[in-house]
Amino acid sequence: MDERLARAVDVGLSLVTVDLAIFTIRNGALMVLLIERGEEPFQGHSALPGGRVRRQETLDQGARRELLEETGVDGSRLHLEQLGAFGDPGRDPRGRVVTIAYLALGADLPEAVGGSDAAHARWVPVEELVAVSTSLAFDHDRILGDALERVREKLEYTTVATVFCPEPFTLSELRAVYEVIWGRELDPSNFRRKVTKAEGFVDPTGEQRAQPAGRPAALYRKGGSSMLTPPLLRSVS
Amino acid sequence: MDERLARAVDVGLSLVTVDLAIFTIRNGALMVLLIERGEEPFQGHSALPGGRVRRQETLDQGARRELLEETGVDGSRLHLEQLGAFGDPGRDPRGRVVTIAYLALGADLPEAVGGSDAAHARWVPVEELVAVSTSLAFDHDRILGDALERVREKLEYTTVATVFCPEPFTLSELRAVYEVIWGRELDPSNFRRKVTKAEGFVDPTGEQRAQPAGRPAALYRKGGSSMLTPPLLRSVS
DNA sequence: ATGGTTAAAGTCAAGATGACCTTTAAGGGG
DNA sequence: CCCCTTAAAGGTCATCTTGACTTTAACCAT
Repeated sequence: MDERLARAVDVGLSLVTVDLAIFTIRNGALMVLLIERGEEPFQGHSALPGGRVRRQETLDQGARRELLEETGVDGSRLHLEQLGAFGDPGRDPRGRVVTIAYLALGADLPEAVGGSDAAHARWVPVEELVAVSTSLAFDHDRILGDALERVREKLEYTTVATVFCPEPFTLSELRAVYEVIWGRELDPSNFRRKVTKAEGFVDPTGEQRAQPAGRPAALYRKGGSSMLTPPLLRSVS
Repeated sequence: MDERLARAVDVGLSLVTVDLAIFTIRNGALMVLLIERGEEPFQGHSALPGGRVRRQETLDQGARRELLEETGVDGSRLHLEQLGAFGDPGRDPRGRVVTIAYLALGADLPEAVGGSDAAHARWVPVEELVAVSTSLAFDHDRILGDALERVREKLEYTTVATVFCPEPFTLSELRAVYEVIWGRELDPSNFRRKVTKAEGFVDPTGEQRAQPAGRPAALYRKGGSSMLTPPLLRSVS
C-alpha cells in the first residue's frame, strides 16, 4: 500500500479520510470519543475515529458512515457539521493524506461502542486531555482544539446546545451544557430569561419533572430556530 | 491521465485541489475573480481560480501559491482563510476530485491579472452573478454561495472589513464595505459610534483627507483586534 | 456671505444585560 | 403539622447598547 500510495502521490493524488470529533456530555463532563490505534503509525496512541472516504459517497455521507460504525448512532437526532480540511504534508508519515474533519454533537451517545475499528473506543473527558496538553496521533490535537473552539463559539450564536440534552429537558440541564462547555457558571435567572425570550430556542411541553430537591422544573423541547439572535456571548465578566 | 486517475480512485485515492473565492471591492461593487476555462470539462465556462495541491506544500500554501499565480498578489496585506472541503462524487466528471475551498479578501487587487492559467481571468460583480442564478463550472456556484455567506457573517463578528480598504481609510469608506456586502444601508452616525468605540477595530492616524465635497474626513488604519465584541449584527430592521 | 454637502457629535427612547432579590413548590426532619 | 432546605421561577434596577433622529462642524462653489 505504501508503495502504491507513494507512486500515486507523484502524480498529485492523495488519500482522503474523514476524522470525527464526537462530543457528548456524560456525568457532567464534556467527553470526546477516542479510539486506540491498533496499527502503525501511532500504534497504541489515542486518536479521533475516522477512516477513508469511499468511492461514491459524499464527504458528509462518509462522516455519517464512520459515525455509525464507531458509535452505533444513526445520526438522526444528532448534529453533524464539517470542521475543515487538514492536509499538512507531514501529518501522516505514510505520505500525503488529507483529512476532512467533522464535528458531531449528541445527547446520550452509547457507552459500549461496537463495530470493527472501534474495539478500543472510549469516552474521554476533554478537560483531562487539555490539562496534560495531550498528544494524540497525527495532528489530532490540533483538530480537537479547533473542534472545541468551534463548539464553544457555536453555543454563542446558535441553539445547538439543545442537541446535548435528551428530550424533554429542563432549563437547568440546558444551562449545565453551557457551563460545562464554557467552563464557567451562568446566572440561572438571566439564563432562563434569555432562553425563554429567544424566539424558537426552546418550546415548553407544559409538563413538569420532580427534582431530587426543590421545586419541580418545567420541561422543554428543542425549538424551531437554529440561530440565536441576539447571541449569548461568553466573553463578558 | 483519466485512466490513471480512475485506477487510483479504485484504491481510495483522490485528486486534491484548492479553489479560491477571491473578493474585492471595485467601483462600489463586490467583485469576485473568475477565470474562463480553456479545456474540458466545462470548457468556456466561468469558474473560480484554483489548481492542484502540490506534493510537499500545505493546503494553505497551495492556496497562497494559486492566489499569487492568479492575481499577482503576494498575500501579505490580504485575508485568507479556509472555507471548507467539497467532495461530492459527481462534482467533477473526470472522477473523484476533492477541493479545499478558500476565501480571500483584499483591497485594490490588480485588474490585469497575469500568469499562465489566468489569461482569461476577470473581476465579475457578485450581484450580477446571483441575479441570473449563475452556472459556474463544477460545484462552484455552491462554493461561491457559501463564500458569500461566510463573508457576510464575518463582517458581523470580526473586524475583517478593514482588509477591503486601502490604508489609510475613512469611516465612510469602511461603512461602504458593509453596505455593499450586506446590500443595505447603515446609519452613518451609529456606524461611526460602533466602530470607534469597539476596542482595536480602527486606529486613528490623526490625519485628514479632503473630500470631493463636504467636511474633510479623519483617517484610520486597521486596529489590532480581529474579533468584534459585541458584534455588529446585520439582522435587525 | 450663503447655501450645498459630507463628517462628526449629540439626544433620547427602547431594548438587552448583569447583579441581585423575592416568591413558589416540592421533600424531609423534628 | 410546621419549619427548614432546596431549586425553580419570577421580579427589580442600574447600566450598557442600539436605532432613529437632530445638531454642529468644516469645506467648497457661487
